[in-house]
Amino acid sequence: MKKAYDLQTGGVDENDPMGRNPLRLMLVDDHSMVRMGFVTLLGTERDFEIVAEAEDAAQALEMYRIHRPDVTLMDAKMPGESGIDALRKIRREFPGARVIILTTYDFEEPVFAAMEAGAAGYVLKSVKRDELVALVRRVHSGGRRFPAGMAERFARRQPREKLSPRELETLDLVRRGFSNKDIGSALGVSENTVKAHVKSILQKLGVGDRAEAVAAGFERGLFKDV
Amino acid sequence: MKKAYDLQTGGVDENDPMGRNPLRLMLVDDHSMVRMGFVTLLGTERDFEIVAEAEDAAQALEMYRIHRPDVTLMDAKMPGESGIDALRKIRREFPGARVIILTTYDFEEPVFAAMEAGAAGYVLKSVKRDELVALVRRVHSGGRRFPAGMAERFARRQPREKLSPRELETLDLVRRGFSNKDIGSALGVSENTVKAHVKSILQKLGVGDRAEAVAAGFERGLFKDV
DNA sequence: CCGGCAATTACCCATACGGGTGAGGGAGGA
DNA sequence: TCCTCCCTCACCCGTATGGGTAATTGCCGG
Repeated sequence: MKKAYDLQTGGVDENDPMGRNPLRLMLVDDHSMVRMGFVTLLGTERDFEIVAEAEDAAQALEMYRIHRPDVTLMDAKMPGESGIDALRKIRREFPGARVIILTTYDFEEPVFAAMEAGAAGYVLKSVKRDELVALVRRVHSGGRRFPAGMAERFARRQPREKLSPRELETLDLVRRGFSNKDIGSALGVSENTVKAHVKSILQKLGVGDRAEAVAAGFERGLFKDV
Repeated sequence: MKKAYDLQTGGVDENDPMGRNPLRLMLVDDHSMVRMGFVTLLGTERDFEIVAEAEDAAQALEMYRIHRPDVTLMDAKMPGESGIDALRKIRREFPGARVIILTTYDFEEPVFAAMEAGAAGYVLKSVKRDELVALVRRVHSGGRRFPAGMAERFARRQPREKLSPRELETLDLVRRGFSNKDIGSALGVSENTVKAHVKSILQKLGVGDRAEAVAAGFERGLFKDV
């Protein structure tokens, strides 16, 4: 049942009477509803052609390999690997890939992550049709676009320190109400080690205690679920 | 620019050759993309008619008053008031309103909130077309549907204690990294009072420390923003 | 009118927490 | 190869935290 479906790639020339190449799109979103919205939204553009759809990160990479779309519209939040993860993988294989990340809310962290991962754009799903169409064209011709002010904030941000894998694990247990000692038991290390990790977490996140760290974790999307 | 648009309500009979009444639908979602997906998805059903759309809670109520749809599809998460809030308001005015809540993730709390608010159904946006159509019909004919097991869990749950306004205020400061003393200063009460509130919060949320309380707050949507 | 709950405050106490400091081993990039 | 970062661990210390218990005031609803 879980199968990305390919759309016909024939009949291109009918949509391209002036001899220009069609703009080949791929959609990645776990909600068929949203994909359908995009198809309806973008299908009206004569020179747009949706050549592939995918509903998770793995499919996205697979489909990208097969179809090599000009522009990819990728949902940021998907079950399992995120859209950003998929973006990274795609661009590792295809450094020229042009991917627009779509999201529901514009928290700062995911925008930065998308920028770092090489996204060509980042827009809210509430974007209006015309704006989206314009963005797709802009991206196709090599442009980039991110929420207002983000580029500047990205430039002059203090290199937001990333939590190490171990720290993320620790933070995940912190939000579950584990004490340092219990985290130590869970991870098989000493309480002192955990305290060191927690201290590092607080410092890196720029927060004062574990409660605020948990809030920061939620706000920055540091937890796998949620 | 921010305007819900009405669709024509004329021509009903053409869609209703057997003399049955059409099933009149309203869509509420802040993403035009998603609404468009629904239109495409549901538009194929001969006897479905989308009579109104809204992109936030206020519009939803307004549109409901005007169009009185048979079934409403409502996004749970919208900027400002949530879909659950809108649902409550609609059902306060129209106790017979049949509303299906749509959401991205199925945390327990919002499902319960939807049930309590009188939703007729609760489904993930990843729902397949046929299933959604079936659900709409089912709801129209008086049925209800919630995620598997939720009804039972709802029944046998210990009446999840609600946080008092003061406790919510306190929790909000806790997640900002305030100490009990600082919260006291901020709220103009003694540290002892804050400690009493925090104790009550921990008890009501069933958590062990303030970090977990913050996590619970995020998961249950207790914070205004986010 | 009375019971219940929210809000307030107080006190004791054991412990968890966070800051400061230092240090060793191992992996990986310059 | 050297340097850096991650992971590990340790000790000290002052304070914040959370559990227990109890009391007062004020409002709302039965």
